[in-house]
Amino acid sequence: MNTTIGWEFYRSFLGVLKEGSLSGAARALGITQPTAGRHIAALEQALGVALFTRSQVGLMPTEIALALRPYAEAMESTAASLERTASSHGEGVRGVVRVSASDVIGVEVLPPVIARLRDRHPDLKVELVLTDRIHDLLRREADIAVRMMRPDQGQLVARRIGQIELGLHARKDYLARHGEPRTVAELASHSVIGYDQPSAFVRKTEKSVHGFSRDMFSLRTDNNLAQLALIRGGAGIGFCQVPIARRDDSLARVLARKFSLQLETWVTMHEDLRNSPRCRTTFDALVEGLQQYVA
Amino acid sequence: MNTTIGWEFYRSFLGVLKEGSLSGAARALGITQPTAGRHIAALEQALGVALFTRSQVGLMPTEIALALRPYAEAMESTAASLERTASSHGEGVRGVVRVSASDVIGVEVLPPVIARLRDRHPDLKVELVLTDRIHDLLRREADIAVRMMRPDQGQLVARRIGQIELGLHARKDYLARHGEPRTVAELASHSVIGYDQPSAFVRKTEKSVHGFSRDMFSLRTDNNLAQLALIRGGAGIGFCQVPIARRDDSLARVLARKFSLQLETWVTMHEDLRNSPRCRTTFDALVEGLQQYVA
DNA sequence: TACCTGCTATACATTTATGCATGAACACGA
DNA sequence: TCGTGTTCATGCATAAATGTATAGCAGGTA
Repeated sequence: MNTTIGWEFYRSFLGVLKEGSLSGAARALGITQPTAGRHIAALEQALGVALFTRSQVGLMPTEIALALRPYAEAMESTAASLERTASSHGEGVRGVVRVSASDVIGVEVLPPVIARLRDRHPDLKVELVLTDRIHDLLRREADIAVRMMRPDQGQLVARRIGQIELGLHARKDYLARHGEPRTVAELASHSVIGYDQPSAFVRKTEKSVHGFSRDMFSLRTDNNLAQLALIRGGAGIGFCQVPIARRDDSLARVLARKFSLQLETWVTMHEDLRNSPRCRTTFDALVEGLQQYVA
Repeated sequence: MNTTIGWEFYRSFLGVLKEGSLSGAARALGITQPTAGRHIAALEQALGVALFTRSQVGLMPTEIALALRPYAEAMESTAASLERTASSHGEGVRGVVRVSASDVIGVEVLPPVIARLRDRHPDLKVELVLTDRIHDLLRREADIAVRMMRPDQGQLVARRIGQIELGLHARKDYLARHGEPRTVAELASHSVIGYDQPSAFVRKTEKSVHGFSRDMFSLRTDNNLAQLALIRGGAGIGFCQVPIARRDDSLARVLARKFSLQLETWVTMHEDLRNSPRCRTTFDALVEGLQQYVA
């Protein structure tokens, strides 16, 4: 049961998976290429499986290596999480807290919230992970997450913020030049900014708004920040969060009655962290800041 | 962000926490005491916190060390889980699968199920973890768990087996000697086998059965197997699973109408393991075996 | 073709970590 | 009170892991 495989090997293994080569992993991990190679060789022997097929251009992971990757990643996030916990030792709110949020929230909403938080607690360091992927709190990839859906898992402390409304917007001068669409059908003659890959969002909208389809998008990107920037740049009509648009006088809402989607917003945290001052304080600050944003 | 703390140190750290001393950890890990000491010293310096207070009788963990322990344990179970996954590589059902269950189920019900499973798949090794503690599948402490409650967490493959009935039983010769109780009140003059620490089970029973209280227990143990053994040994009247008692002609049920508790039984597995032959096969075998047991 | 840049693999020197032996401090029991 | 069995800490020799340097191969580019 108590095997003797060094945990260091798993680090190198993960490094090679991430970088695609022994040399790259060595650079990333601060070791040398022969050492990385030896680690992989030792791990392969210990596990009794071939993890990579070697070539002169790098190392190709085998099927097994890909299957093992999530475990190595879990170990990595756990180690990082351990270090964050250790960093918070001492009086008051201090250490490193890791917050996950969508890119739009992270760029448009959180900065002042975090600034105020850091103002009050200078010893607190904040790591911001901006991704739409549901960062699994249970796997310790982040301490706190701002999510656009109700958390379905137990073991989480969750606070509902409310609903953020999503609507179609455009620059006023764009509308002045191209006219303002009064019906869904009229959208077809406009530059509509939307998603590239068909997403859950698109499917939901297609169901709720009659006459709407993905084909209407003439400017397509999956990057929400780029969509927002395109709207602000006057490139066309696109979706953005209503509270964000309201802050900008040059933006106007379009077809408000037809297009209105509500995003359930939650702040979540692993319940183990409830008694950690750094996480508790950050959690409360995020809840407060987001509530103000929604209101 | 990419820190440079060696993962090996966390192993030694966990070893010292488990064993309570450098020497003990060294023995357990197959290293020497000076090495273990150096690992702890290096880790303390790297984290910048004191993990243990040294003494000649061993090392006392500090508060921080205790807070960090769950993380180290998570890394350990993840590493073990990785090795199990690697062990299953190859054709057919092979490798190591780790099953968690309560001690009673593990001792009374699973052996023939596992025997049949291993008969069909000789390359499959089975680790049986018998504990009442909810082994967290999400933390990879086991691959598959037999639980007596509905799983509340997502990300799990769960199959409901049905309800296992729990009732009062005693040996027939005990009842012949002491008489069979006809009412709850009459139990007071009997040797009732029950729990030492007040458990959720007791509270539930006290609510559902009028006149019942923990004070009635004159033989107390928290070990379910010991309770079962006491019943079989004719020491008194106690709770056990009805299907188990039915297999034994010398046992009789007591106050069947008054005392009947249903245990929701589920077999659960992490959804990532659904496509792993060793886990899938074991899961199916457990479901089948338990369904037969319940029926 | 020749050259550059990336990669892996190997041979050898060196640093690093480990093990061994020992000493000192404490707890427990005769 | 004195031995016995723990423990942790330290100095030193050794083994083990690492780094350095180099060779060899593949792919792209002038």
